[in-house]
Amino acid sequence: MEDTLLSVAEQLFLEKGFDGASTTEIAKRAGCNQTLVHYYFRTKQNLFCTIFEKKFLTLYQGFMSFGNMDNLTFTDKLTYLIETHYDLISKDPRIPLLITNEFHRFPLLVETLKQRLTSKPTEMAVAFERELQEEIIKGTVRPIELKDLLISVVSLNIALIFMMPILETIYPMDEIQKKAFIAHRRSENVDFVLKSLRP
Amino acid sequence: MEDTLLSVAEQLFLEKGFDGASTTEIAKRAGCNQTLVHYYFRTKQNLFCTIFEKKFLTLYQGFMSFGNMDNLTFTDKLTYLIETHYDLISKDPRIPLLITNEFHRFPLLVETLKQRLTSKPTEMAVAFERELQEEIIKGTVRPIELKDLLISVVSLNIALIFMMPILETIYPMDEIQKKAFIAHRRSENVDFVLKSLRP
Amino acid sequence: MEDTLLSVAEQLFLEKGFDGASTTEIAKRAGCNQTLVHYYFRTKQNLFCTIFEKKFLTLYQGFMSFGNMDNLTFTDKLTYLIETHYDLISKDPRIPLLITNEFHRFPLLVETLKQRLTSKPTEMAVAFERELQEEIIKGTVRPIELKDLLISVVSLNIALIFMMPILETIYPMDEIQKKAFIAHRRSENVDFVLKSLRP
Amino acid sequence: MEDTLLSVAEQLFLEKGFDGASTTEIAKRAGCNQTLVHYYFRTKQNLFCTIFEKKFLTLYQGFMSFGNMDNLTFTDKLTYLIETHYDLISKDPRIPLLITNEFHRFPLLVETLKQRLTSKPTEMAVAFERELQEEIIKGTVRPIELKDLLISVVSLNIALIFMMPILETIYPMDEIQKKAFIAHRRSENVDFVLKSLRP
DNA sequence: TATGAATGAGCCTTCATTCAT
DNA sequence: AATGAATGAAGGCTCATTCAT
Repeated sequence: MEDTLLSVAEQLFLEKGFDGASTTEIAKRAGCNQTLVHYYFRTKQNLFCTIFEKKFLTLYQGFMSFGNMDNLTFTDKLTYLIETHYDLISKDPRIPLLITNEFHRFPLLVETLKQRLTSKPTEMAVAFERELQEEIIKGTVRPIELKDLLISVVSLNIALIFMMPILETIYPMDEIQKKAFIAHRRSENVDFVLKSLRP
Repeated sequence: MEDTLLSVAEQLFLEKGFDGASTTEIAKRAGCNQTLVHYYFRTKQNLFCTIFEKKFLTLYQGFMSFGNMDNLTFTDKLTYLIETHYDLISKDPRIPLLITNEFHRFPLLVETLKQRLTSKPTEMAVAFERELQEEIIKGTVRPIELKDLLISVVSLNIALIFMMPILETIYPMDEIQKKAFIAHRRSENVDFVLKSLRP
Repeated sequence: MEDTLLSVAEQLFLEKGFDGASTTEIAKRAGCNQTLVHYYFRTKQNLFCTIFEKKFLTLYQGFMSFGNMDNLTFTDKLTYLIETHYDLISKDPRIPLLITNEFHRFPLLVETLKQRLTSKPTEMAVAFERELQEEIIKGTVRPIELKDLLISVVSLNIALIFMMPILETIYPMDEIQKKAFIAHRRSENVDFVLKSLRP
Repeated sequence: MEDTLLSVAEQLFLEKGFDGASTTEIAKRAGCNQTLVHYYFRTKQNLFCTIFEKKFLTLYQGFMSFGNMDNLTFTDKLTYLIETHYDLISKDPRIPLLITNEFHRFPLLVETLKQRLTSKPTEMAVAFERELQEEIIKGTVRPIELKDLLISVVSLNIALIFMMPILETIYPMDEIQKKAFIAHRRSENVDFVLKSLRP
């Protein structure tokens, strides 16, 4: 039942955010007594943080796991990285949306996450950075900071899900068109980045 | 007092969103009786929509007002456009955040906005599109759809404000560093786009 | 405008009763500022009492105006009386309904009405009473108190409008059937009373 | 406490109707927190309907349970029926008043009741109808439709409670006089009906 | 582990009313 | 005669939370 509650709560928080979701509805959807939510998680905030932390770390690790296929060219690696990020976000856009919206809410949670994050520059990131420098030195890639590159990549990928509802209003699309558009932007982003990195 | 309420409500909605802001607090901050909120705006939703619509249109028009300085080169025009957008967003990042989060909430409002939007491809957009095509034909810019270009520009600009709280957690910054970082990303985005458009 | 308010208020009170009607809606329907209601009538209760008193007295006088056609037989007079009462009630059943429901509400109003009522046994009532006694003595009508006769008559007539909504639920009727039913009950009541008065 | 609330609510609804009764006052009288009312019944309307339905059906069944004493004459049966109805109404006149006033309010409730009602012409009603026909054929009762007879009976009985407050204003009575009057009208109604049914 | 009872705080909203203009 | 501004009271309802069982 604890797991049922967790997954039900996750869905509800993704649907309606922290304010919009109520323990009452969580319990109703889980088919149990309302107080059980508090029995397991003590407070709504607690329940939320549990879920938020999990989701955040999953996403963050997904972002930080740079393709480890060693026999690829740098270009292919970068392509793979962009596409992986894009797919990660597209899979359930509500997750990055929730993170973005509620991140600031519980300073304590932020503190907790901070410690988990800063301690992990990760081996792969270091490797990727080194490769980037090599390419720059070789002259196959224009000079650019890894950090800036990553921010640009993530920006291009993630911004779409924020703008999607508005884009749909301006350019109404049916489901098929929407899927096509999302696929198009995926390759467009790859292209845009690669073109920008030309020396 | 109606104006006071409007501006107080605007601030509160920006701070806490629709759910988080209460008419009670709006009234308290405006220093008046709570019912006055309803006297002027009848419902919270009404008040919200009024504010939202104004903010949305201001931002949208800001986005759509492509620099009209005719004697600039295309590159300068694009630069100016990117920087203008960036500044527009940075001025109060909570506005695009609010729009993104609450856009879906009131279908009626969306409908209203839809009609205002679709009717406005605007002269300047057309002019800009034409210039882009000319540059492509001249060979000074690689082939790209205007729509894709704009989405990429907006993505690069807007994503930063969504990611900022998280970035600040990963790389703690004081106010000065933050300002510097924001300024840096401004020029970085311009650079990133211009580099990508090279033929 | 005062008259407009009065008639609008009358309709609304008839529709929704004292509690259900609001000065706000009265003003809205009358197309004027809400405070005007209070400007003219000071309080909602005041407005209500004004209307109630008028309606009550009109109805009461309608009930008390026994047919004055002198050249009719007693039977015809009674028939005419019953039918007149029935029509009076049927014309706008909401009036007796309102009176019944709200009569107890404002003791002061009751007091006022009391004084107006008790002072009016009325000439015609006396005449009718005398005629009844004559008929009883003649042996053409069975012995009965006038008061009881009147209560029975009024009961038969008035109860229908109270029961109508429930009857319509038990025996669904369209508009035509309803009218026919009401007409049928009219003659049925006359018949029922006359039959009961046989010596 | 749920039962306490139910009975307190019942009293309050009878006293003040749906609009006039507030959950706050119900709770206060029951000596509990106001939210408890909503905890048990979710909405005021819900609570009201629960009570209304019960009261309505009790009354309706009371009305429909025609005396089943087989060894009585038709006259005695009818007398018994009239007196039973009269007593049923007099016991708590506020019940039929409430039903009359609020019956129309909640269409859903009406629908529910409808289904319960129409399916119940009831054995006894059929038996009574048959007996009436037999009496008519025998010539001991004048021709009359059962439906009309019943409506007249109910009218005579029920109208009194609607008119009582007004009658009391016209003819002030103390408690004893009032009781006497009510008893008098009971036998008067029996008499009035029986006299009317003479062949 | 699970539940029913109960509560205080708060929310949005409507209402009748008053006051100054 | 008429209006806009403002208010206190109250209403129905939801919520997160606690407690006893």
